[in-house]
Amino acid sequence: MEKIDRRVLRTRALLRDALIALILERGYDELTIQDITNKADLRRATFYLHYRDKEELLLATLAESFNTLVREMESLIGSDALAGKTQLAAFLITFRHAEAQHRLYSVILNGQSGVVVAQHIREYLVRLLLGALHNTPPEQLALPAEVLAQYIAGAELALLTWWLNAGMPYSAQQMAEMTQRLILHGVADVLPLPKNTP
Amino acid sequence: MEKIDRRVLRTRALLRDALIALILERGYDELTIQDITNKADLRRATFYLHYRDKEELLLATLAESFNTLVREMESLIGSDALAGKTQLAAFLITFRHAEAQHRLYSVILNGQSGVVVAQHIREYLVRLLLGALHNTPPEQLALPAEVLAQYIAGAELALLTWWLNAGMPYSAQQMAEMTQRLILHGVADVLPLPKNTP
DNA sequence: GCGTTATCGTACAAAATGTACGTTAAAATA
DNA sequence: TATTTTAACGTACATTTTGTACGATAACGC
Repeated sequence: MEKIDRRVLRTRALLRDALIALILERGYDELTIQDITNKADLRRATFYLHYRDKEELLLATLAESFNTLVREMESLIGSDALAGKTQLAAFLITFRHAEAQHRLYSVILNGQSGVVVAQHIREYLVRLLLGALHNTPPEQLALPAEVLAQYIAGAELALLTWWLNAGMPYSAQQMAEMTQRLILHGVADVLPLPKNTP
Repeated sequence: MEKIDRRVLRTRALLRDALIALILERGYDELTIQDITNKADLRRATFYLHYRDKEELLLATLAESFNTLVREMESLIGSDALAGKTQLAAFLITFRHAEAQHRLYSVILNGQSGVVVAQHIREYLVRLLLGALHNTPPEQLALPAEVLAQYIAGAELALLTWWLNAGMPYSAQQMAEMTQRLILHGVADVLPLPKNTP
């Protein structure tokens, strides 16, 4: 653990806070580096001592917020990876996390941001899922692990994104339950479908 | 049907082709309007006679390519919306369509593009699905139609995006089948799971 | 053929970017 | 506390891209 100059930490925190405040005010795309450093009360040149561009700052900011979720998730998975209760808990953690920072995340996931943060989040989820799937031998899987991971991550993120954009019309608990139900059993027992499935 | 000056059609086609060629060469983000008009052998000022910015051109270009898919899909749905065979065909159409233009789509969906085209595509899919679901009375649905549509669209797009980025390691047919299976029945019968589902 | 108008050719102002460098002041260290 | 280190300031400058303007030219529709 290297020691970092307090001034550096302070500057980065100011930039992070300014970015979040401005994203909520005007959306990510509109912002210039000048805007951000103005809000943070720093010189524009100072920005370049820390980040190459707007995107790098955004990703660093997101990574910070995301680390909380990662830690919770990993301590949870430590117990027993694929049990039904654990799954529900994992979904619930995710929805609660997004709820707590919904103003930021709804802008980000929305794709208002030029940067595709959702992609990064999806990649993290996929890695997490592949790790969990790695414990079970591949011959027990009827489909490739990669496909399963992409499916689960994609479905969850789609529901999460919609939920935020729609103004969170259901509770995090309800969303977690619906998400688990759909990912586990699909739409077959939810829709009145003809039963000619291959 | 208004008649459009042939010069206008020609110019827009040139811009569209230049955009696609340059995206494949260097990625969307790198491009300036000057680059595009250079490639198209047009004046930069001419660009602004047709589109407000890069994004508007991209969306128009995508819409064009997308219309093919839309027409196929709508004629398919005309028959009987939710039958198993129809579902599989719908997935297959989508994967084949993406396959035919995979170089463009893999760049676009990847999120290399600053614009979140995936969002637009998802929105279209959701609208299509909501239309299909509208025929069935809501009290027969165990979950809100909106949630179901978001789930299906999200899962399909996730698998499609992954497939393209991974270099299409399976056939479109295989992908359509896996997608249908997962969306219909989830992961429960694919994973060796404990059976304590709520 | 004749009126219409899309595109050309060129120009200009404004905004944002990326970098440079001496100065100031806060932090780390001894 | 004294000294060294260095982050941030303050300012400047070249470059790139953008958006718009406008008369001239040539292709188009009728």
